[in-house]
Amino acid sequence: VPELPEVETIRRVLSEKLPGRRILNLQTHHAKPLRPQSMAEFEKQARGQRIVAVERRAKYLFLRLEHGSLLVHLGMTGQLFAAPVVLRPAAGKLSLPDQHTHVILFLSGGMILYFRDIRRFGKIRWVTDEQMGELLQRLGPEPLSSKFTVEGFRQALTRRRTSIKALLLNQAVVAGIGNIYADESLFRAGVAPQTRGATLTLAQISRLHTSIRRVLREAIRHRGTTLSDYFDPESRKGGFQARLKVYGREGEPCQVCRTLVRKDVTAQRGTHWCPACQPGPKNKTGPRLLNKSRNNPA
DNA sequence: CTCGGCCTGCTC
DNA sequence: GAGCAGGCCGAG
Repeated sequence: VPELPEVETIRRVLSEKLPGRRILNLQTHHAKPLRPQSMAEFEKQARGQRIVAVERRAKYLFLRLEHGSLLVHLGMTGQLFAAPVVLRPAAGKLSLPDQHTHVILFLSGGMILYFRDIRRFGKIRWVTDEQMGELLQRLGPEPLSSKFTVEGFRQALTRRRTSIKALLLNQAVVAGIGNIYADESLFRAGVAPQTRGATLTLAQISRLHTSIRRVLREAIRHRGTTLSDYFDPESRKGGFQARLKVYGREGEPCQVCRTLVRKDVTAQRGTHWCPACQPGPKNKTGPRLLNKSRNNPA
């Protein structure tokens, strides 16, 4: 589920609620999300510690503790819910905990934090600062930071034979983009998803760089995209789904040129795009324009 | 680099 | 019942 905008939304909510609270007690109900750490080790390391800050890098969340951090990755269906003890059974429509709630943290000040993950692709475990550093080191630049430059992006794409879609999903190229925002960025930049990295022009790379940043910022402003499973820690939905231009819109007319939005598979992922607005190697035809906003489908 | 696997639940 | 889903990792 959650890509950078959703994880950032979660971070912002949690950073209002968690810092300063102590993990008074905790329960682990399923071993898989903790692996390779054991349930006992996780509980031992986290119990009694105070939460200092909540940070994000790419799609990873960190609850920084006095010693080390709780590393959280939400995978496809992971969720974090924070609820006051009194309201416990009424955290949204869910009655928590349920059979998909794998970790529960009982915090000081009468708050409970739940980690829930239906498909169990997500992770939560305690890491040292050193382990955290190693993990983060393998990630490419944060797209919304000044470390993400057109020049650096260009260098990461040259000589690459794979599709730009695969490269955008590669967290070492740029960190935090997932399937939704890859498709939306490519549409807004007017670049076909199948285009090989090495064949992109500087103009295309530059447009993509801008589109990525614009889309992510706009999605954060709208608190992320809720297609089905994504809710923030207060059980609120995101609002960006209404602003998606191609993702999930296969068969609908393109909002720019009325060509039907197509869905196929690129980089082993469902890929949504407008063949007219995103001319590629196979279709050199440009978009059939309704108005004159050629360079700016967004 | 591409593919299958990891999981459950929902839609066709 | 098959196929698909917002992610990632390891095998070949």
